[in-house]
Order: sequence, then structure tokens, then C-alpha cells
Amino acid sequence: MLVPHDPWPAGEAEALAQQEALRARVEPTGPPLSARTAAGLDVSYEDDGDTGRAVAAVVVLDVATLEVVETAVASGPVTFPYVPGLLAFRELPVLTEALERLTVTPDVLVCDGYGVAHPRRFGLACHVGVLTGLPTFGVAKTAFVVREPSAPGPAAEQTAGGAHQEPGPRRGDWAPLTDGTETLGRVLRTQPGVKPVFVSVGHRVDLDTATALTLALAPRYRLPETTRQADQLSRRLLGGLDAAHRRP
DNA sequence: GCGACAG
DNA sequence: ATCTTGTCGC
Repeated sequence: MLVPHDPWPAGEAEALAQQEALRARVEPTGPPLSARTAAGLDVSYEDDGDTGRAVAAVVVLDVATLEVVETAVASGPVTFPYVPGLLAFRELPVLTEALERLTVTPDVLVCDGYGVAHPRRFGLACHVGVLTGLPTFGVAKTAFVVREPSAPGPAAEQTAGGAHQEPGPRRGDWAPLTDGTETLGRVLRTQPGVKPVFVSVGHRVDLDTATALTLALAPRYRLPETTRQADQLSRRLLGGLDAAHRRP
């Protein structure tokens, strides 16, 4: 599939400008989606994560059976440091290469990180959505957070783009991720008694659909099968690169 | 002003 | 993200 994009920014200022420009093209909702296939995206890093190489993996699964439909990978040098709020500029260069090697077009892309629940409402999932034009949403493993030690009342957390409380203990229970009156996403329990995940919309899909899909893709583990598969594939390839590199 | 900050 | 052993449980 084609993933047209502007030249990747070299520095933070440039990245912020590009992010602001692209933000105008996000569609943070969409019609109810009945996805037959869903793709998981992930990137693994070598060494300290700044001087080594990055390996991206995309795994397309059949939503009903969770069987692999197709996979694609790509690797390249790390070109941007990790900066909270600018994760996309670190992961997209190699991620888009992998996406372009896909011969099928997934019905939805599941990103490893946040969508609109972002300091400037334009997380990785939004960025991927705008570039591909496909429905996307993000499932993050940890809060994009700022803890408020002195916060009164129940242990609530202030997120870079929202606050939330603990969801119920059952699978499917959730608590809204909010910022004032706007809902930015959900803290969703995918497995009973297990730490919840953070779901937020990226592009052209609604929050209910993103929530339902996340649950459908995580029947057995905390993270969606799409994310697990992409994570494992990128790690295996990284290991392979290491072995080849140390064998001159 | 300092610090907290997806992966 | 990555560095890392054993251990408890289904």
C-alpha cells in the first residue's frame, strides 16, 4: 500500500511544525466499523535505542480467527530521538516502509501508543491514520501521565491529555480518559484483574468500535494479538540482525 | 521555576 | 524502547 508523506523532520522544531500541519487532517471519529482484518504495528530498537537500528513489523490478522493474513518488515537507522509527544517521528520512517511492503490493505490499523489522547491531540495513531487514510486507533500499555501526589479524593491520575480512575476488575470494564468535558479515550480492562490498557481513537473510527476491537483482539492476553504478533516479529528480526552483524 | 511525560 | 533470573500458575 502507498504511504505518501513529507520529508521526515530532523529536529524537534521542524517536527512540531509538521505535526501541527497534519493535525488539521485528522478525523477523530467515524462510522461503526466492521473490520474483517486488523493490522498490528510495532518497532524494536537496538542497543541504547538511539545509535543502533530500528526494526518495524506489521502483522495483518483475520479478526474472527486471529490467524495471520500477511506480515511485512523493514529496518533502518534510528533518525529521531525519543521525545514524549513526538514518538511518531521516531517510529514512522521505518514503519511506513514496512506498510508499503504490504500487498493487502487492512481494514484498520492498531498502533502501539496513543491517538488523540495526546498533549496536542495528535499521537502516533492519528499520524499513521492521516498518512495512510485508513481507520486507526492506539492501544498504549502505560499512562501518558503526570501523577498528582497531592490530588484530593480517589487516586486519580492527570494524563498529559486527560484524567481517569481505575476501571472495574472484569474484562470489558472501562473508565473514561477525560480532559475537562472532552473524552479522549478509555482505560480498558482486557483481562480480569490485570492492569488495563489505554485506548484512544486515531483516525476515522469511533471509540466504541476501537474498544470492541481491542477486546476482540485480546481474548487471552492483556494486549491485542495484533500488537503481540508485531512485537514478537520485530524482536525476532532484530535478533537476527544482531547475529548477522556479529558474524563477519 | 521545577518536575511529571506513549515507545 | 532496552538491560535481565527465577518463579508462580494455568
